[in-house]
Amino acid sequence: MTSAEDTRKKRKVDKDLHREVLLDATASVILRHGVSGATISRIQEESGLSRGMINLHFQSKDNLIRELAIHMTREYNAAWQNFTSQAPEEVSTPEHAAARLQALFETDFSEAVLNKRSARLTFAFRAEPELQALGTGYTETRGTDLHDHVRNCCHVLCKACGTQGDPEKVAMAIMSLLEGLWTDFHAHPDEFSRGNAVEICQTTARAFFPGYF
Amino acid sequence: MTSAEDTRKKRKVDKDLHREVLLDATASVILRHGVSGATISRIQEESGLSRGMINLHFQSKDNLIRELAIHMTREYNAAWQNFTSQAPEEVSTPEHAAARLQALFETDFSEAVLNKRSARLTFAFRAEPELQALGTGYTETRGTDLHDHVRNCCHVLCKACGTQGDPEKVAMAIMSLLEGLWTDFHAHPDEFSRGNAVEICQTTARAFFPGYF
DNA sequence: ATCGACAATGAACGATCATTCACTTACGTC
DNA sequence: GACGTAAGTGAATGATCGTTCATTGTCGAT
Repeated sequence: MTSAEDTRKKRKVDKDLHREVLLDATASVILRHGVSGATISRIQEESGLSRGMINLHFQSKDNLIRELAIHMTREYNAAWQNFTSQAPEEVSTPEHAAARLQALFETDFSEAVLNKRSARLTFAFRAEPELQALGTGYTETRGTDLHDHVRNCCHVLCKACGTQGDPEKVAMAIMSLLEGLWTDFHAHPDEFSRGNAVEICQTTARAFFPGYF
Repeated sequence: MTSAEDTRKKRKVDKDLHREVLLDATASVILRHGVSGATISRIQEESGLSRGMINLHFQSKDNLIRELAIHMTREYNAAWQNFTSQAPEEVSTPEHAAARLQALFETDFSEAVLNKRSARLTFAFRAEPELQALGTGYTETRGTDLHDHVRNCCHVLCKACGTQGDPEKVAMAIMSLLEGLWTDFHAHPDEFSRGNAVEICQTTARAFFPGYF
């Protein structure tokens, strides 16, 4: 082990630390002032780092914001993976599918996944045409693993319950329901009840799949 | 009739015309560049009017954007009133309640109410902390006439169907479903199917209220 | 024809923006 | 301890921001 590599490693850690500090500061600034109010001066003040740091690590301010969007995508995916590790892997039986959906409901409204910061930033990024065109997936509903998973569960449960409706439409309804409740949280974070949100999802699932919720 | 008053009236019309042109131009600019990219220069270019016009009619750029938010609230309310005039007034019978909900579904996804412009602007305004604090109602879901109306319909239909779930939660589910489908439109306006969206709502309503959808 | 009233104009202004880059600091290597 | 390398710094820069205001244009009243 050459100490040259150690140095490079330590330096790497320092760089990444500053990167993270900048990303965190940017998130805080957007939280308070929106994307339009996220200026270098404010990010500098919030982070306590020097002015030139932003361009040093992120080339440009726009790139910093774009990387923040990507960073949050990773965080969401991590939360999602955490969820998948807790619930049963397979959805072949309706009981398992129901348990997976139930776990999804609870995860999607947990403090770790849905909070003022994540909601504000999600909606802030969605509103920016450039970031939307980027398609980081963070703001996506369709075409995600999450969507595929819900679809699988709905197919299994519809078959088991003899539900007459199109499973695809049922899945889309559940996905949209989650989206809509997120929107409600974003609009009224202090009045929002996580427990009530989960119960609303359960009530809906019970209507679609009697006997499993 | 004094011609002095006529003049004042004609001038008034010209003023309002310019106001409207500016509001429309601002909407177009936000559509393309977001709120953060809505600059006086761009609005001037889009409108074809002179630079000083904005401050003349709206005092400040921020005020122009705020008035645009209010303007769009009025437009949404107009569409909503149009909807109420078509469906039966009363919701005392489950059939009427079902018809009202059905009319709501179709209205909420009609071109007049939901289009690229309205969706983009809604999400743009929702993302701005200042405009959100303003509470124009345009971006609101809770505490609106719309919400109250859906709640009434759900209470009537739940009672008629003997639905076991809490009517309040059912109402919230339907409101959130609409919100979530709007979000889907916003994310994928070109892939979105209005007919499919209505059917998803119907599928959900059928699950909650068997026999009425 | 002249005037008053008000809308409209756009050059000019100071503030603030993102970005640059010459310079300093930190640290392992030799 | 001198050197090389890379990170960190912040004053300076030019571009662009929103706003102002002296000036011009318009039109009915007199």
